Order: sequence, then structure tokens, then C-alpha cells
Amino acid sequence: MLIQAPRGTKDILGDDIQRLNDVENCIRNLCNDFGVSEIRTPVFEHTELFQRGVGETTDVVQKEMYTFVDKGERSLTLKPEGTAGVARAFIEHKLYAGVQPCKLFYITPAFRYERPQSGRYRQFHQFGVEVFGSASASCEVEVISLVYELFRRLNLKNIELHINSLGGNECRKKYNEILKNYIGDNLASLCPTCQERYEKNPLRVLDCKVNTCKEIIRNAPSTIESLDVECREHFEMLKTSLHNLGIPFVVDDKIVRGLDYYTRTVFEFISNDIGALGTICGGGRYDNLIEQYGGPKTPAVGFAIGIERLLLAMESQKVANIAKKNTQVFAGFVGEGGFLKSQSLVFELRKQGISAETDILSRSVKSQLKYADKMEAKFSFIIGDDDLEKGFVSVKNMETGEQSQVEIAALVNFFIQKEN
RNA sequence: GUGGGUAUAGCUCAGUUGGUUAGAGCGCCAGAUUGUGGCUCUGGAGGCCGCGGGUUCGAAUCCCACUAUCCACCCCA
Repeated sequence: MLIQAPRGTKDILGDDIQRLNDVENCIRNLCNDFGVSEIRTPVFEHTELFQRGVGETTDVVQKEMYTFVDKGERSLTLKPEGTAGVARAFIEHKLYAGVQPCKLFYITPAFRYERPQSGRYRQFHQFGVEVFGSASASCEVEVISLVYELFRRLNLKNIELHINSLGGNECRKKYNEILKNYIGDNLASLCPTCQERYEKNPLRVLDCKVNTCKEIIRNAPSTIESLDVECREHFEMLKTSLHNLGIPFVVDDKIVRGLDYYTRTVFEFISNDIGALGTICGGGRYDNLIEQYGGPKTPAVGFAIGIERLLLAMESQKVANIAKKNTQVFAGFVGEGGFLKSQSLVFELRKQGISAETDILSRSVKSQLKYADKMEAKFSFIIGDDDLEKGFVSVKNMETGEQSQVEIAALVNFFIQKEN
């Protein structure tokens, strides 16, 4: 029986790894420009961290986590998202005592046990940013503008920013009651899952895709209408600032995020180019989480981008230009003297930072050149005993076919010149 | 967890109403006079036809189950 990669996982190689590296480099430069430093947290954490943070009633915690017991009888879980671990680290390293705001980013694999489909894997990768310490709307602007700028740098188009406000603790409590009243007699007409949601987390009904539910909630009062004065001002300030930066957005009072820790602002960046799962980026404010984890009361804003989805969008828009591996020099040979000389020349060239290759399959000269061609070498030469005697070798420009005599002793310098 | 499509060479796919030894294109390897790539020509390697049952004289082909994969629902990045 052949063993293959586990369901919902995949190997990244060839053009894909090139694209991924390009995106990661772009992210690192971007974060540097935005004053955000990197953090790497463990791939697994105590299960309780996610239960308390992400929320006991969420699907992620209830049925999608990779949880196991280690030999010390600890219940551990492969991270299903990035925020919980960063929040934990923020408290554990007492970053609240350092310079505020504290701005961190991560690139990490994440794990969820779900049925794979387009844009969804069991092991996927997230790029996320968390900003701790600011209660002001300019904190949201900080991270939203970062995402917006990432898409611009990657040349991605047709991505819509949707924003909403769920309100703080008080408004949310109030809104739940209002929504329940609104649904009222229609409760029986809701889909079974929504009837459950009605009890546990009425907000989620707004997110339902079942047509009958959509119809019922179509004219439902929005969370925005129940905002208290402070939350309303906060939301207005956010909109003003986004206008100020020229970042287009739509207010979408139907977006409700699936993770319990969000308060006030939530937002998503949505693409229509990548199939049914169009949310490339999701995030929002979570002012209670740090305190809930036992840290000092600390406001925070964050988001996560699904890197696979980002790549999907890039592929569908064909914006990625893959940097080809470029071999500068192919050093072929004939005979043992030539073999030893080409071997040492290649090593010398490589030490000089010039990408060079020789034949290690004992192939004919013809085949060696074919190989050089496939490697897209810019120059090639074949060195043999008679060349060694003469002290010169014929260097071929692989694009033009031109050949020129070069002194063997000067070969390395010759290619250094060509490199510059 | 639910529903639908798919599974033949490294890749993309043909394969007749079930009928001898399973095919093409691309890719890979080699050759076309002695030491020079791309184009062309010739040859070669490479398949338990996803796995296991069943129907049949006979199955890549029909039926069943499983697994994987793709897409959608749910949920989310």
C-alpha cells in the first residue's frame, strides 16, 4: 500500500513554493514598513487555551480541532487559528509592560478537521497581525490599511472590504434581545441550526445562507442600530479614517464572525474569484480576550489571512510572476582531466555566488549540453584534456550561440565580470 | 457530518454494444560517424486500468462496498 499525504494536506513544491516564498517576502517587508514584528508560537497549545478563547460553542472548538493527549497526560491541540497563541504569549512575556501599542505578526500553519474543498484544507497557512493596547478606531485602520496595502503590492484586484460593528458587551446583550423579538413568531420557520442559534448565539442567524432564514432576517434590525453612543462614535471614526486613506469599503451588517472573542468592529476582505469560500481575510476587535486569559484588561485588534486563498486569488488573476531558477554557467567535460577541472571550477564559481552546474550522471557531451539547455544556463563550456593543454576553453553564449576563447585560469573572473 | 462528479503511463487524456498483447500527445532517457543545446527524425523505459468483492466463457468497460480526489452544503482563513 502506497502511503500518501493525509487528507486535506498537501506538499508545496515547484512553482507553488516559489509563489509562496514571494508572498512571504512581501509580507515581511510590508510588516517592517508598518512597524510590526514577527512572533512564532508553538504549533500546539493546551487545549483549554482554544476552548476559552475561540469559544466553547463554536464549530471550530466543538468539532474541528486536532486534539491529543501526550505522554504526560496533557490535552494538547494543534492550533486551529493564530490569535489564541499570540494572546497567550503576550501575557506570558508581559508584553503589556513594554512599549505600547504592541504590534505582532505571524505566519503559521493551522489545523482544522473539516471536509476539504476549494480554498479549504486540514492544514492551511495563515498570516495574521495582532495589535494590543489601543482602544481607538485608528487601531483598526492600522491593520486594515496593512491588508489593503498587501493586496496592492501583490497586484490583487476585485477584493471588497466589508465592515460591521457588533458593539461592546452591553450593546450586544441588548441586541440579542431585540433580534429575538424580531424573529418572534418566525422562530418555527427557521432552519434547525438557526433554531439552536436562536438560543445560544442569536447573532449567528444573520450569517445563515438558507433561503428561508435569509428571507426572515432580510429586514432584521442591524447590530449597528443598537450601538450605544461610544460604539457608534467608534464606528463613525473608523469610517471617516478609511475615507481619509482612500480605502473603499461597504458596511455589511450581516457579517458576524464565527469566533466568539470579537467585540465592536469586525471586517472581512472578500474575493469573488476563488469559489464558494471567498473570505480571504477575516478579523476584528477583541477587547475582552486578554483579560479573559488572566492578563490585564487590554484592547486588541487583529486579523488572519488564509494564504492558500490568497494564492488562489493570485492564480485566478494571474498576477504572480514566478522568478525562474537561473543557472549562470554549465561546466561540461570530457575525460578524467576535464572532469576534475570542471568539478573544481564549478565549486569555485559557486563560492563566488555564481550559480553553476556540471554533469554528475556521466553523460555524453551532447546530453550534457541538452541538460544545460534545460537548466536555462546562460553560458556553457566543455573542458577536455586538449583544452587543459592549450590553457583555453571555448565558452558558449547559450542564447546567441556565439563562442569565444577564454583562458582557463581566467574563467572565474570572466564569469564574475559577466555577472555584473 | 451531508450531497454530487471523478479515479487508465511522470502530466493531460483516448479506449467502440464487455472480446486477443491497453493507446496518443507532452515529458523523461538514448541514438542520427569521432567533443557542443534548442528544430527534426528514430528508438527505449515507464501501467495490478485507485483498492476489494461480484456478474460473465471473458471486465479498464457492468454492479456493490471502500479509499482518495474535486466541487458544493455546514463552518471558516
